[in-house]
Amino acid sequence: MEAGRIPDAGTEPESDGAPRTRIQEKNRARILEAALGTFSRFGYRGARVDQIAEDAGMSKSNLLYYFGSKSEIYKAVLADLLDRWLAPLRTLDPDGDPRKELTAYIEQKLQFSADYPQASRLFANEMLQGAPVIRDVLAGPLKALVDEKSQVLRHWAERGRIRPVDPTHLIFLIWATTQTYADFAPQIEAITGTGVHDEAFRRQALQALTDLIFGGLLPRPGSP
Amino acid sequence: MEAGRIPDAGTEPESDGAPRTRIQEKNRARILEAALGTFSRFGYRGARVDQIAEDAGMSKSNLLYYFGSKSEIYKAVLADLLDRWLAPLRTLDPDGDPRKELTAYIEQKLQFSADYPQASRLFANEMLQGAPVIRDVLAGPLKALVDEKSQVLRHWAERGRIRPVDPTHLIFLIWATTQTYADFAPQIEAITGTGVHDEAFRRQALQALTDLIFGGLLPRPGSP
Amino acid sequence: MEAGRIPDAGTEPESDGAPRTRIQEKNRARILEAALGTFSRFGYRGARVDQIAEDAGMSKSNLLYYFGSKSEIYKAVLADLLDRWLAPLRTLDPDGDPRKELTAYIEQKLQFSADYPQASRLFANEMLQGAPVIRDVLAGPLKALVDEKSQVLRHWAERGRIRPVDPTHLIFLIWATTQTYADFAPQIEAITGTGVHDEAFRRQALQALTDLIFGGLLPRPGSP
Amino acid sequence: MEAGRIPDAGTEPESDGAPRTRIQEKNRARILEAALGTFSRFGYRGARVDQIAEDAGMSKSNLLYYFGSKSEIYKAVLADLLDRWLAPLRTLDPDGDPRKELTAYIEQKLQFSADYPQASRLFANEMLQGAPVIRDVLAGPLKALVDEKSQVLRHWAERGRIRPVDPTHLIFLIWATTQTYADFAPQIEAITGTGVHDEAFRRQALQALTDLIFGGLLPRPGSP
DNA sequence: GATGAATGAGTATTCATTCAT
DNA sequence: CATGAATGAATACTCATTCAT
Repeated sequence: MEAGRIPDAGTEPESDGAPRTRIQEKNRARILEAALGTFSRFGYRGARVDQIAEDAGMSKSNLLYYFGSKSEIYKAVLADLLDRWLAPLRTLDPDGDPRKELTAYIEQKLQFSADYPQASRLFANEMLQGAPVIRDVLAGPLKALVDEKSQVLRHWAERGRIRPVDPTHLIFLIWATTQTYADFAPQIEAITGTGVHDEAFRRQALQALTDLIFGGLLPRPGSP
Repeated sequence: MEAGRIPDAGTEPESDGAPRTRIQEKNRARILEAALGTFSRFGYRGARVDQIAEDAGMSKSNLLYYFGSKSEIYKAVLADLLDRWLAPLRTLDPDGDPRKELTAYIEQKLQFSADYPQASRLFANEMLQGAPVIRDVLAGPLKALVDEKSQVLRHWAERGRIRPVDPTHLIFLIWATTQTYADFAPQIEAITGTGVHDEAFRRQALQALTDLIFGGLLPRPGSP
Repeated sequence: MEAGRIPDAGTEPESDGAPRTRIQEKNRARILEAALGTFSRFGYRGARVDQIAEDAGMSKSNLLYYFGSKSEIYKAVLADLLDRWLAPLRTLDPDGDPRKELTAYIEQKLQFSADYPQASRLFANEMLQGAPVIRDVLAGPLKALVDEKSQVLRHWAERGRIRPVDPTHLIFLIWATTQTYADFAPQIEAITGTGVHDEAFRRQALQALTDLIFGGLLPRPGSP
Repeated sequence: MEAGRIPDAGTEPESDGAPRTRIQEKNRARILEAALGTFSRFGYRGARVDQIAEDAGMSKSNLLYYFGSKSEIYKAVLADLLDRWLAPLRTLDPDGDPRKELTAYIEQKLQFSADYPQASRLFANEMLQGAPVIRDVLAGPLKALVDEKSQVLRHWAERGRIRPVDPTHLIFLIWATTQTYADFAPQIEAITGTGVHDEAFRRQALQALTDLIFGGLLPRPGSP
């Protein structure tokens, strides 16, 4: 048995169509939020159902009344997350101004890291484990989206609106760089002395990032 | 009780001065390697001592003869890793050519991701957990090193050899971008269809990264 | 590390105020009884949780659902025991007839040894280990009670109702002598050929003891 | 399998005839002394071979070179102890003065408790476990000795030199009362505030005991 | 809906003992 | 004689899950 394998990944239907009362809705939300916190820190295997239940303020039995098993919770949290995760990239408008569009994208990604650092970390954790659950999403919808937006970048480059960089690696760079503020927060904080939650720090990070990504390191003729 | 807390983190001396026989040295090495593999995937809590022992090709009892506890193994693996981790940045030479120096640095970091992806992931995992074990290293030696090298970058900027970018965020960007090829490998592979272990892919990644970091996105006057 | 040290001895509140259902009450009682049997024979370290669970007729897991740890069971058993243990001495009435009072006391202690030999042995075992758990009870409530009753004995001596013997050592003698029938049962049985559970034997022991303690060994003028 | 049963109790030959070098003799002695300390506190099951080895200042492997197993050590310690244990009673001289003889006996027993408290406790521990190892000694040599000395006491009583008390229970009383100072030391110390190791305390105890045993509690005509 | 009771498979660690040197 | 290496059987305790109410 492959230890740590999430059982039945992807086989169960989303079952999101079941009608729910208000109290059910509220409890599910509380569970998902608590689960996000625990899974994001400890990964699937390291997380404990007890802790999730405690954080959600209910008994373990009750929690398992809502989600039949640990892996079901995990998958629900991930599913919940994926949409919000992909949303920013979808907004990249081929007809917009490249600098504005990309700045907005970077800003959204940074904001996501600031607003939902646990979501970012959960995503990272899933990756570190080898993406057992979202592998299909990566190879399907995500790849399709990236391909589409790469075309946009290539299109811009052809028009001379940006330099002809490799679009895929640019996307990787933007992802990595914006997520690092959530995923590697302890490192960031140890070095800068500032929490990622500090508004000023976030503005400064955005400024530095866009400056770097747009301007590059090499001196530009005519610039100071 | 804070669940998942690694007991006595950082209190024990490195104790690397203990004299060891050849067989001890060999077994310790086998254990550390196996432990790296498991911890990097599942984190501290999610890892199982049984699995480490099996991967190391010895009985669990014998493993515990060498390392008294799970947390001792974890700390040993991290300690083992930290030096190699910091090494590349140390080589950044203030008197060298900025482009050459930074290219070499980026290359080394990419190489590290390619050669020791598990080490990279273990580091990421420790971060996601909140860096309970290496917190002190981050705030101490690492911060000191970053401060020193930031000075180098500032110095280069003052001489007009690079644009005056924020040095700290530049370092974060390089770290994040190079590590992502190890830490988010499933994503990279799903999107590019190529393994990170592919030599051609790595060259392409290095090319794309340096091009981006040095040249930036905005068109440069006089360039095609 | 002091091996065999019972963790957190005495730090937790009695917590006997927690409301309990009937089934809880019943199971706790079964566990405590089984634990008494095992701890009294093998001491804290020598006892096995498995065995306690088996003797209590439940799974080990279920046992640990009621008492979180071995040491918790041990402390609960001891606490349960201490009251019954001290009760007889408390009944010693200063205004009663010394001979009647002391005879009654000795009889109660012998009865306790006969009825709860395991409790007596558990107490002995705790002593042999150095009384890690009940040390505070000894120095506090027990000492106070002994001091009080010593006064009673001294008072009786002053009135000429008993000879002026050392009250503390008299109490030690009574304790030791009555408990020995439980604690050293194998010896008693090997030598007398009779079980301590034999009613006739117990009457004979009480007779012999009181005769000795009141009359002493030396011949009394006027007695046969 | 009866847990806690000492394997092969009594089946192996004493094997004390093997010729030994000086260093062997010394090491055996060190082991036995260390074992006495550990077994007396924790009983057979609760004792740890590691701890005995550490206390004896040698490696566990070396210890097991001298005594093949834990139970062998245990039996050797007990055997070592039994002779010294029985010796005092053997000295009781039928032709001596009862008061002198018994006082000397009580004194010797108290002295034993003071000099070898661990031996006393080990004996107690063996009893609490049900005397699995020395059961035969109890029913054989010990019973014989007690029977013999009971005759002496009866003989004295017939001559009117002591009151006609039950000799067996008298012996039990003397045993229990003298051993309690070693076995229940924590209790004694908590109540009296004095260590059993205090010379003055021991004299006082002897005085109180003999006074009680010989004189009894009831007032004697003609005494103050 | 919700909870307490119960459990079997796991999980880290200990321990007596054996083996090789 | 003595020790380091190795192990299998414990051993205390955890954890996801099921069951009864």
